[in-house]
Amino acid sequence: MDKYYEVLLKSQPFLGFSLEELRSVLEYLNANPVSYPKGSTVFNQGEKITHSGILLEGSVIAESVSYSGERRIIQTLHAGDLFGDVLMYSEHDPTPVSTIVREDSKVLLLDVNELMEKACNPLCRKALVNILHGLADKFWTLNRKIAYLSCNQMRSKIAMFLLDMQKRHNSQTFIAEYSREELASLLGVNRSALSRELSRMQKDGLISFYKSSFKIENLQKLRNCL
Amino acid sequence: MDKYYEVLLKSQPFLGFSLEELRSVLEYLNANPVSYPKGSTVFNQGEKITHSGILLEGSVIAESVSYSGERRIIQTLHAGDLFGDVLMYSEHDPTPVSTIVREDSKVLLLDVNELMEKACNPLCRKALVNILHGLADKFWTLNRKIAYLSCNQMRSKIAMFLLDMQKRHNSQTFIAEYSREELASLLGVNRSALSRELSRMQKDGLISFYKSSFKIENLQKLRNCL
DNA sequence: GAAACTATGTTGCTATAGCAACGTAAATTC
DNA sequence: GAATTTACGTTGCTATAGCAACATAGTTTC
Repeated sequence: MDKYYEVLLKSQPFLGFSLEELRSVLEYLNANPVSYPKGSTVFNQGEKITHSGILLEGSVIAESVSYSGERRIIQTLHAGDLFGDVLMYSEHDPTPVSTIVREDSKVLLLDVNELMEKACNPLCRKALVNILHGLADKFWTLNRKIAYLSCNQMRSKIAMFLLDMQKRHNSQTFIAEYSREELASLLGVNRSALSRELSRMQKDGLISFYKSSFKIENLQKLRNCL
Repeated sequence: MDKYYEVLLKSQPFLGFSLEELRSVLEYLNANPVSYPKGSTVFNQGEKITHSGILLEGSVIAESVSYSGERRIIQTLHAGDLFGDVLMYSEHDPTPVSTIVREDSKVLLLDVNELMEKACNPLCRKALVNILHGLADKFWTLNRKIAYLSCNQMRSKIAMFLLDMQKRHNSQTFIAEYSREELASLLGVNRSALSRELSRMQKDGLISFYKSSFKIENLQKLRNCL
């Protein structure tokens, strides 16, 4: 267990915990790592979820199977990532997502209902609050994505994204943490069409860029794209 | 206060509460209705949110002002609706949303942090769990919306929506709770273009419809649209 | 350092969906 | 019940963005 403390301290539920607090709450919850061999599943589409998981080591992906039987990868999880937190609470539908183990992995299973039952314990409350924050953050991420997708001009999508980045980095020069392909996916557009529009915006003096480094050349004009 | 019990029992935080439980928890939390005159705001864009609100009577809308200064209505709230629940938890950013009072309104303010502090009380826990469920539901609503928006063929969007409805109603015949305008907005398309594509799908024998009543005529073909 | 691969930029073609404008039926108002 | 409004369907025009195919530069592999 000890070898995973570092990962856990960086995971959403235990942000801000001291090592002592972490030890204490894990003992109190009687939480232990579970091994999943490559190819197994942690959650299955259609199941009812009773636990959330924190990936301690290995590799897990979340995917869903569409009506037409096509598989779509929703998320690739990394060590420290919390998954299943949203699933746990939407009891109504069974989960539309499966999590599939890509390499032998260790997962810490958290029963969030138990956490709630034990909320008299301040550490459990602290973890709960952290989980709530995480949920809210995921919510806003989705909201931004919807905002991007809702623009029906590509230039608007790009402008919105760039202005978000400017706000986050508090600078008109920044490096976006996305490849072109990923950015295209985030904005819901074709990659080559994205490249074309970026070039146009550069030609129009709105921005300049090289790979993932962007500079906003004319903030006012960029805002007018919205 | 008594006159609002009915509304509160139908609000997300107090679902499944008995009248006695509701009375008890409200007293315990010392929660009272607050009056907001027409034109005032409950939350202001840029503020830090410390409470969530349950609209007891009146009319409130949530809106945000974009970079370009344009106002966009995000949501129209009705009696019993919980708002600000997501906002409360994303401490990082101040809220990007304002809630504006359209008619003289009464709002019950809930300090969810207080609810968490008092989680030793089973009723407070119950309310917290309800709020979590509500959050998760909102999350899934957004997720579906993203799924719709992500299709780049209008027919795919429509098919996905109709298949969702079929699943929910458990029937190939159903009445969608959206007007054309609203449906167009949900799918992120132009209303008239939506009408056109619906007509085409009818001509192609996929569906039939009259206003908001839909019938899936060929399930397999519809699935193939995805 | 040659070869293979990957990420990104460029361009022509074309289908699609936005937009505007109009028609019609139903609902609401007085 | 006439008048107004609202909701929905229809259609032509056109800009836009998807797609495919290719170019190029940078990176990795051996």
